Amino acid sequence: MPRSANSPKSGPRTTARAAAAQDGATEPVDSSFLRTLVGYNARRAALSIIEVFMQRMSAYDLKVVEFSMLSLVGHNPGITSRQLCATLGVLPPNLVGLIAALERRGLIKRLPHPSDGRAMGIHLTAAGTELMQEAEQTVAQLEVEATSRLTDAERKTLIRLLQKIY
Amino acid sequence: MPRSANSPKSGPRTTARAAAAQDGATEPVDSSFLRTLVGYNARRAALSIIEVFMQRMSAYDLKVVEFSMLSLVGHNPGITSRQLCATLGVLPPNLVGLIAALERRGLIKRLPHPSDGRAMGIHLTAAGTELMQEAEQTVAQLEVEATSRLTDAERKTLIRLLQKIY
DNA sequence: TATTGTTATACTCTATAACTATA
DNA sequence: TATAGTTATAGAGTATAACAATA
Repeated sequence: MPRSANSPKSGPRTTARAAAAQDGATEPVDSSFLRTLVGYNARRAALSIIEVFMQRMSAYDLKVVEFSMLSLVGHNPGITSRQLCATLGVLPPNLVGLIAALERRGLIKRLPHPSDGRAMGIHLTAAGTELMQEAEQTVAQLEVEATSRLTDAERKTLIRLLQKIY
Repeated sequence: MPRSANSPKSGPRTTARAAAAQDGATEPVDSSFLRTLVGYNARRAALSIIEVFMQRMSAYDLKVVEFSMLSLVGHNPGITSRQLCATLGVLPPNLVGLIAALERRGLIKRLPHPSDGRAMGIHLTAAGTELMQEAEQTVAQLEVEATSRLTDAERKTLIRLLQKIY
């Protein structure tokens, strides 16, 4: 049975992908060309951080995209599915199940949209608010650890340069 | 029928993911918390560049991972599957089909490993070498365009900081 | 006519178990 | 016993078409 990123309270554990990348105590490989590419380095760095992210969020039984959804709902009460899709780059049919799961868990609730009868406004429940207060603190702490080899100034510079790209 | 990332000569076209992220000419969304996270920004930047990457590589009928494989084989003649897996973070069972496809297209060939009877050394064919000379030039050009809002110094700094993370 | 949210569905990517041949 | 490569397969992620309700 494959490891579920959602299994609650499963302690820190490396992903199979990371394992595949680490076993290689074999011959060194020249990846100098790939390392000259911003895209390659950005992807490697993102995967490295997201791996830790998944480990820590498993304590809350949250996938990365679920954390992002809850964070956006928390900071944008009444946000619609359509806006979540646009912000997260998720297609509408694929968001349906994610929203349903969070609603079943009692973390979000959907209310009729005040001005658009087609849409539903999404809000955090009290339980969702409580969960996210802890989860966002955990994530902020995780960020510090994941970028511990950077100074504060470097970290700010890095974020500024990344945002200039997208 | 879904769009194949491999359909040759398909011209530049936006991905559905990017489309989902752009339609939103609607209400602005506050994503200030997510934007403080290195992981979030690195993922967004990587996706932004990889989208252009996919468009350009479709001219060579190459997926991102296939380009990476060919580049590594080109710079490491005789590299084994195991080494490719470790360097790219791909699990062995998932590499089998990728190697078979590139071999069928006559871009790589596999020769018995000189010192390990279990392994096969992977090499570029003449056709593979020719293709990669063009493809790597295209990628280098693409990188310049994708990071056109960065100065040369910023680009170097960005790569250095990203590599400090992973 | 266009948009929100939805169902159904298909393709791709990623992961695990288990096998073989060789070390 | 361990490792390289492979097969089969399951699960997660991502994509398109088409529909009902509302704008």
